Amino acid sequence: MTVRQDVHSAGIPVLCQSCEARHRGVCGALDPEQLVGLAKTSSKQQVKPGMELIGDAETVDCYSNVLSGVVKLTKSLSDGRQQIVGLQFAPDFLGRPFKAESAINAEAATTVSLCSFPKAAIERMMKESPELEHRLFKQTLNELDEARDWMVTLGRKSASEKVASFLLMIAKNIDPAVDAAAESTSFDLPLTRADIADFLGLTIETVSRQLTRLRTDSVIRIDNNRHVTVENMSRLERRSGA
Amino acid sequence: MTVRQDVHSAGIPVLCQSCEARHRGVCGALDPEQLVGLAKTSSKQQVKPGMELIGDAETVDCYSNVLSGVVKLTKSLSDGRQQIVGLQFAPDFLGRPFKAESAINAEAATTVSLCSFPKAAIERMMKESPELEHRLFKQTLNELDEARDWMVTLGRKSASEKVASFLLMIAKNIDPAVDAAAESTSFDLPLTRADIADFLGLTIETVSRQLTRLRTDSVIRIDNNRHVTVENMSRLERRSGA
DNA sequence: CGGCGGCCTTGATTTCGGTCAAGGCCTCGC
DNA sequence: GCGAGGCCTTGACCGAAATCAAGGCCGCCG
Repeated sequence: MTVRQDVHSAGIPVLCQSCEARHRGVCGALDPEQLVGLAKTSSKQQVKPGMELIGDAETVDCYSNVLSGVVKLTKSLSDGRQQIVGLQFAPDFLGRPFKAESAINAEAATTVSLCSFPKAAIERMMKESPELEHRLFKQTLNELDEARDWMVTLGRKSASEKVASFLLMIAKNIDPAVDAAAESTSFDLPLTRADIADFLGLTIETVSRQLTRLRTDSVIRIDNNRHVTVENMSRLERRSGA
Repeated sequence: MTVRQDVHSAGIPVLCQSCEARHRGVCGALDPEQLVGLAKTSSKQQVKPGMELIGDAETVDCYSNVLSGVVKLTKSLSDGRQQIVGLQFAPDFLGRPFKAESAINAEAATTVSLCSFPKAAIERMMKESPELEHRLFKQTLNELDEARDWMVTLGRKSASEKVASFLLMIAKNIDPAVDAAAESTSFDLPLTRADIADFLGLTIETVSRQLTRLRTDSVIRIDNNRHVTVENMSRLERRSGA
């Protein structure tokens, strides 16, 4: 991964605090000795929205842990049509093991802080510690499940179901405690309307219209174009098409 | 995985010949001793089109290797809308490690022959042999790449691009030697029109119309509704939307 | 302040693909 | 052979979402 922004701080790497939070980070799998080794080569970075983290077909030379913020994974057709194929929240792991080139782009959707490691270090440790590979395997299986869920949304849901599903997905990722029982939640959208459209396979206008409809139907409120309050969680769920 | 058809033969398991063919099978990762252990508990089976191999939310108690034929992985919404989220060709591995329940359905699209193992046996071996886990990890990464490629098709391509992409994908999987250079290929469609529609997020009628268009434009020929001959590979590729 | 550029919303119109409906073609079993 | 059922094709029509176009809101910078 080539981080195109200057490294913000290469001081004491933060590594694992936030990783532990949701038990999906890399670091918990390592013994203290390995951690120290990794710490030496890792660096914490802060990246502004819109910065490209991994370019398509570009040689990837490091892996990262997302510490905060949201990273969007995109693919494009040659004529410019774009599709977001995944979102990574903290503490997801960023990078494609066992391949020199990435087939996708990764871009900061919000301000993102990252902890990155040289590819070689991670791969060496993966050989030594099956537990690390096991963790990454599990994350990959989760991503596969998520991708397949999303394929159903892309292929079979209407525009309004797509938008409702998107809001639910974001709510659940930002506030993991939210579930059907919750009456309401609120959160900041990590994506612009254009991003949401690219995620849902829609146009900006359609996304906007559907959000307006949810607003006029009192299912959600939106302040500042970014801050969403779900007024009626179960109504939103009903509109997401199961 | 519950195979709902009677086991065809529990004699000498075939295990690995066809797995080796494309280097994605489970078995190559095992040492001879492990292979013998696995052979004792495995069984080869033949499954007819339409048979369900893994039911949604059903307890999965075995894994399988696909030896021949095509398995479709599907997900459904509560109202019956369905989406195919993946196709497995020989020698893919079938089953979701580390989860008791499957979130998807698996169904034989063609006649399928399988070699299945008790879940417990595979998981024990995975612990003993990191090389096995490594293989499964790699297949999972491939499936993730494929799922993401397909998300672009679902979200951003037109109906005619979808159908062209589908034909190319099938051609490449059935005859791995096919590439851009090839002028033409021919193969049997492993899916019905209804399946293709569920795979592409379209209706049967739209799939049929697009196939007709490809036929009248002399890009393909179709015999018996199943046997497809691509007359002009590069023309098909151009229609697939890159 | 005022103008510019991003981002979002809204309306009018078009179009692609879905829906509804009819009919053709095979295969299989009688 | 003949009829039934499954699968596929074709046509007419309709509607959801795309496209085209205009304008609003807001933050930023001169």
